[in-house]
Amino acid sequence: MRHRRRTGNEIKAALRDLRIQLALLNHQVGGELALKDIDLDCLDVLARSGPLTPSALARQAGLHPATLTGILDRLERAGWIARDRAGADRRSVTIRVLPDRGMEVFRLYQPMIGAMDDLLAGYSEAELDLIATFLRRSAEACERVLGRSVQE
Amino acid sequence: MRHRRRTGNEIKAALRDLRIQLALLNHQVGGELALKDIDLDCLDVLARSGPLTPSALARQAGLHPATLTGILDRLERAGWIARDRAGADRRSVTIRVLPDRGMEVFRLYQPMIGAMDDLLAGYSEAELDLIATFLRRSAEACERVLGRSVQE
DNA sequence: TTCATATAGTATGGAACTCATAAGATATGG
DNA sequence: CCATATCTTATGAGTTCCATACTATATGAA
Repeated sequence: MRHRRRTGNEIKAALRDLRIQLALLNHQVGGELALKDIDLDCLDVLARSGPLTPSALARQAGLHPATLTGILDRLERAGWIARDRAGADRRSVTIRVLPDRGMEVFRLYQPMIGAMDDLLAGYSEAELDLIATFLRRSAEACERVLGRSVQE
Repeated sequence: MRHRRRTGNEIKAALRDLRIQLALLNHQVGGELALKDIDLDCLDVLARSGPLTPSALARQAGLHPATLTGILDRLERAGWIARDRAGADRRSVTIRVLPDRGMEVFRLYQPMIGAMDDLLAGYSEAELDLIATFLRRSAEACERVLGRSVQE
């Protein structure tokens, strides 16, 4: 059981380390695009969770609504997103990522994607499934923890 | 082979997601400690990579040296770190995390640590080893990618 | 309907932050 | 001994974040 515990702690330490490394990668990519870290984060969320309203994005990113206005202003000015006012509720705005520049980001992440592909090539399909499931569950666990303590 | 590729992409997507969730967790913990995200990051690096000079920390965190002065001022004022001027080179300063408050941080991360323990309890020792190795390798891959493109 | 209240997004102003530059202090090499 | 390099920090300009207030729209009750 001692080995179990030790490996568990190693996993948590590795996660902390990985988080920092990925944050640095983002910082660097953001630098090349002249984007703040937070701006790139928002863009990432928007790219994956589809079009969102500013309020929804603010909740997901843990930001003040007024802060988001500034972020969206920057992203809009630089041509990354568009504000659509076409919904039923005319107060609301939906933020949409413009498709053109998606490739630009992809290109900058390419070295890391390639490195991951090399790494993954050494695993069997069963092992890949195990890893994918673990990562998904970890993210969900984190989300649950966040959700729980936000409600207090 | 199609399944391989798909699982690989799921792993990368899950990593992106996990990064954001962990960043949010950090943001929240930092909020309770009245610390900026970046300050907590620096504290994390210091806690793990031992005492460092400001220059070394700036390199590891991808920050401007002058920016670090401000960060260290905040951390010192709030009693998180100490600046030691005892080294052989009297220009240099080594930053040391004060031990007292380590527990305070640990307590705030406890919900997430507990959630991870629950998650890990469902895996065999062999599986845990596999996961730990994968995470370590991923962090190393990221580090390599960063190191490479910094040199350009 | 009409009015009160709630919600979505944004403008404004103050405080704080980041960063480039420069300065001060110390080390190193010729 | 002097020139140069390195480590850290002070300074100032420009920017950002956020609390508050405001406009516009929606919702619900009388």
